[in-house]
Amino acid sequence: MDNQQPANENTDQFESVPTVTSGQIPPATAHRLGLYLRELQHFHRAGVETIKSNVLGNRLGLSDSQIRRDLALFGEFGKRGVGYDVAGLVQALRRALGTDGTWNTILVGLGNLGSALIRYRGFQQQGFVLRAVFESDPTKIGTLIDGIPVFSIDSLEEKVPLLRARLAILAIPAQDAPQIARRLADIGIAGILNFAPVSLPLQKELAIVDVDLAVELQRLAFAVANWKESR
Amino acid sequence: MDNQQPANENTDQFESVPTVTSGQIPPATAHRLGLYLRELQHFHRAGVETIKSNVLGNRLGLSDSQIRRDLALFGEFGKRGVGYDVAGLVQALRRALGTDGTWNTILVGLGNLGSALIRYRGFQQQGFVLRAVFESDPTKIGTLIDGIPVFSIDSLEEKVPLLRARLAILAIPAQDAPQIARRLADIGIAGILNFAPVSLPLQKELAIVDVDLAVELQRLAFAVANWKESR
DNA sequence: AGTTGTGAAGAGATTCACAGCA
DNA sequence: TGCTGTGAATCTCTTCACAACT
Repeated sequence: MDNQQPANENTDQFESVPTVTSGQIPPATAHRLGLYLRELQHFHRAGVETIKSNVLGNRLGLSDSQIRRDLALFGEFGKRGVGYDVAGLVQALRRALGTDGTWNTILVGLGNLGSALIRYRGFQQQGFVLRAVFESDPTKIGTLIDGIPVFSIDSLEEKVPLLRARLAILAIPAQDAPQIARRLADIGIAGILNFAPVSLPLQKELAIVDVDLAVELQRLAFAVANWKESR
Repeated sequence: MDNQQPANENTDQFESVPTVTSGQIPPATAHRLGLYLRELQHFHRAGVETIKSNVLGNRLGLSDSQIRRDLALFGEFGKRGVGYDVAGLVQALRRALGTDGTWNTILVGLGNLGSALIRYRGFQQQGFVLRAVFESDPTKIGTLIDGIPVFSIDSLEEKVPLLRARLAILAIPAQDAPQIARRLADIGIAGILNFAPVSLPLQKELAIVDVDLAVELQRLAFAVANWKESR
């Protein structure tokens, strides 16, 4: 592809950032943030107050130096000779991820996967509030599922602005996905979690995270076949 | 972590590899293989015989040079001035992924997510054969769901060898996952697709691919909050 | 004319190794 | 003593740019 971004010019001429959570988090680190948060929350719930880089690293299959590099970005939660403050890190990571507040989210598609997702409580806990489901099957429209209203897919344009939803979870067949994604982009959805097994060529308009179960299984098969390492 | 691998010693003293699908595929490329295969299969089904690196790149949000670098690993499917042979690449990718044959797979957990997965036909098409489900709820044990037998979780050790299953899909609560994963490792499962929101510290014993829906949503939120790029 | 394949350059990520601090 | 924080080295990945080929 022909590149679009003009520059990488490290513009830290004056790093005016006030306190913590400094300038920029490198993509590779960003990718791991959610995992760190998850494991730290486990430790936090278990009453652990302090954690060492090599313990967290073992848990996640990462090197201790990598953990230190990453966590050093968040300021001063580490104490030499002791470890990192779990509670402080949990808070800092949520802030860095942008999940210290809440995100209004919609689900599109109420098939097998959509139905499972609507009942999954894992995200509510992390600040994602499922506001509505959109579906084309008329027998489901107008009902409430687990307290979440099911609207017609035709009412996307009407309802989404009212719900102030910024994220959408797409759990529909591949053939319908590009068209629906297009509509979501047009009404101001800022990010799509895409379960449809097709690539949505909208990377320039909004954020997309793809989760394709078949692709994940293929990655697993490859890792097994080339037994060496996985991640 | 203290490193385990002794070396990277490029041992290509004599690269005895016979024909195509040469020595080693770099991890970053390996990660993309499933996506390439998926998109190429779409094109293949649509009757497209030849595809150019920039078309595939646009579709996937990758640069044309990256596509070329990656595909060049698989031999001579590209023709200058023309593009790549879709059918040939599909075959080569399936072979490289190790999904040109079939993989016997089991599902552990028949909650919301497990129930959705059992009905998902996406993997069967890619060579993953779901042989059985294991579950602890006695009201479900002994039934058939979508033609797949549901066994007691207690019979894992007995049944898995008979089924010759090498892959397991883990869709159970976080609290149970480490213990079940341990048992799967002990009975020779070679890879786990882990949906439980917890890290399984077995990276050294088998291949693990984690899919944590909350973590994926967090990645999405981060990408939106730091609007720049996603992957 | 048009697109691949690939050296070389550039950017980014990880690990090493140890100084610095509690 | 023990662990973090971090320069420097290393390794890996991506992009550039153009020769090679159809």
